[in-house]
Amino acid sequence: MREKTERIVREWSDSCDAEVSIAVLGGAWKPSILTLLGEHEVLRFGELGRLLQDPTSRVLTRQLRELEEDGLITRTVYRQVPPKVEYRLSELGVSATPLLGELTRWGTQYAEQQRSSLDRVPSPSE
Amino acid sequence: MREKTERIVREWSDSCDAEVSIAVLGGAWKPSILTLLGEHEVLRFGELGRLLQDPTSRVLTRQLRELEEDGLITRTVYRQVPPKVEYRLSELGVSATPLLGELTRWGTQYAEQQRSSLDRVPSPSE
DNA sequence: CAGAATCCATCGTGATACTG
DNA sequence: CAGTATCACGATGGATTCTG
Repeated sequence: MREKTERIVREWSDSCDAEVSIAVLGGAWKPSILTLLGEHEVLRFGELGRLLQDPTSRVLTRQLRELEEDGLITRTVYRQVPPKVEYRLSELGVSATPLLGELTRWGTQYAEQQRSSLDRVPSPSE
Repeated sequence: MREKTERIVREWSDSCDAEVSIAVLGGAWKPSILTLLGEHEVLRFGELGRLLQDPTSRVLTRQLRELEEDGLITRTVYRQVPPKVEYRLSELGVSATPLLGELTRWGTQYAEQQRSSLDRVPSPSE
């Protein structure tokens, strides 16, 4: 577990564990990464980068490491030249896919509703 | 909508709308606030503060304003002395309660599993 | 009571350049 | 190919003080 995740797991042990989920799943690219790994089973670092439309490698690396630390994905290194690293969902990661689906569903519904509001009221307060 | 939320709604319109959900629900106290409002129907500013174990009023105010901007809660001001402000879930807020439930369920399960791992391995790498 | 104003430390994201 | 190192910057959370 990441330090941040562990802190939240420890401190908020009582009510609102939703914070835990958000701490683990929240972060640029993370939902997309998990969704892609759910669809493709296994992806290499470069493949992920292309599918995500090129986040900087530093950022992608960080997101992947955090997901690994939190136990959602596994990282397999093939010691060869050029290097090859494969990522896939762990059991824990698989267990999160229904939740990701719900997040996506509600987010989509929310976005559509808000977009239609934007259309009806182009400039909010004039 | 908040500017941040709107940006995400616009830019990520295609895949991963899970980011939208996280943008709206994520943030210190927000899941707790929504859960409490779901349970109590209506709460005043001070009541929320006490139930949340006293975040600073500045932070609580910000979280509430953001939730209001994003359309999840409503704010009712009674112009009287001393002032009285009531918060409750909007329809959109109510629509998010099942999702919050899922977030809480997965978070709880995750936290329990990680805690038991912590017990089995007190110091991770020695 | 329900905040607003000010200030500050930290974090997350990203750009850029370099490497085994 | 799959990173690491360094730097910069805005956003976020919070402490403190003040107010209609």
